[in-house]
Amino acid sequence: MSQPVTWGPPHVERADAARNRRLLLVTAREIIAGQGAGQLTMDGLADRAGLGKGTVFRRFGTRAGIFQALLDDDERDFQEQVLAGSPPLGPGAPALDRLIAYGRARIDFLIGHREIARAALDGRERVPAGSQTPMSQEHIRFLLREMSLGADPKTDLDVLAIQLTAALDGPLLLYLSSDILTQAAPQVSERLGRGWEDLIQRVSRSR
Amino acid sequence: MSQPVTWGPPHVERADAARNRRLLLVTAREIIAGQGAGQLTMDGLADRAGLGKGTVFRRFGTRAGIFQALLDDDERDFQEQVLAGSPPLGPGAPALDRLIAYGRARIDFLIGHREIARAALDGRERVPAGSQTPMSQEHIRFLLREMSLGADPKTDLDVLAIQLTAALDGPLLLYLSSDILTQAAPQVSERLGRGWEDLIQRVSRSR
DNA sequence: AGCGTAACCGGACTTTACCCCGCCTATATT
DNA sequence: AATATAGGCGGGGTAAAGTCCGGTTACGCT
Repeated sequence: MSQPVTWGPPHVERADAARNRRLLLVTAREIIAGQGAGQLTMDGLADRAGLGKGTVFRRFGTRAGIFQALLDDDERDFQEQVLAGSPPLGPGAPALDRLIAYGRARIDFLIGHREIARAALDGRERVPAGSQTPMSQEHIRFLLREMSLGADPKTDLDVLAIQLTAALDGPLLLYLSSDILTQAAPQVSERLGRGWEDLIQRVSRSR
Repeated sequence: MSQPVTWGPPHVERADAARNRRLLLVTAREIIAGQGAGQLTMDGLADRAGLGKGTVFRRFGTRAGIFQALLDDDERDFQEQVLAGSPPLGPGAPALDRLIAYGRARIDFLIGHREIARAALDGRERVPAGSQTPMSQEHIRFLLREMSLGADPKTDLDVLAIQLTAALDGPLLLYLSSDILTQAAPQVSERLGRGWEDLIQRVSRSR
């Protein structure tokens, strides 16, 4: 009763829970690698991991949640490169160069993760992807601000960041067929990368 | 055996099939209007329409397919406005103005159809939305070409059109929460609309 | 009009996401 | 170390998506 409120960490994941979470993610990757994302079922995942179905759902909430968790996991590494890697992706280069490099890197990341990224989408969910790319959006907005694109009071940096994020993710998540992505990944990467560079040049160079 | 090949109309929808299709679309709209898109089930739809479940699936293939069909249906009217309506949305205005007007109109269309549009997304499908907005993309590309944005050989008009389409659809389909969309639809429309205009100004004015 | 065929219709069947709730274990406290 | 308890665990249960196939009906041809 001595400590007033001390709302310490409101929620530390229990050790066994954390272990199971990791186990489930690893097992999910195995299944995906072996049989494709479409073959991953909740029962199958639970069985193969030697856990109950309920556990899987408590951890991830929904099927799409598993893919979101996998994506988050991989994005952490990617984020590392962006926040602390070497220029021009990491800090140290001019914002314009960083923005172009970021787009190219993100395009390649999404192409590499197309199966998981698409499966993470879910038509049923209330917020399909409200938090899907907060980091992407924030980083883009940060770079835009550094480029002093906010100078023009007419420009709504938040909205511009959202739109550019969509210009980056949308083609890969929504508009390019899976077939094209698998059959011609390098060409797609190249064209979208050039396109992104051109788009950013236009957006920034405008005056 | 007299007619060589005469691949006539390869597929005319039979009268009863067409009737049922229409009936199902109408019934689906009723359910959505009354109980929300999330409550629409294939069994419920078939029952209420007085048809068998098999029929529903043969017509639309998948749950998401129903919403895509509904969207297509509404998009036809919208398309009409774009192709034959009055300027600046319809023909007769400068391409730049038309492009800005198109974006604003599309934003409002998507806000108005947010429930259906989101439900039309489907994480399971091989091609989530390969043909989701061919018309949008083509129209944007057409206008860009009219603005002679293709003059610069470095610019890939096809890619630019895809990216701008994504900048238009992405925020509403992927990044803005449903809550925000319902609670603050007018403000969202306004901000995204201004943002679109600013984006297009930048893209076109750049040199 | 009568006939052959292709397409459609319906509903039983299978699979899978997701819910629920009683049991059990990890952790903090004494 | 014993105990209390929050929270994790498990697996059976429900509902809905999607498949299949035998029976039926609309349309083209003669």
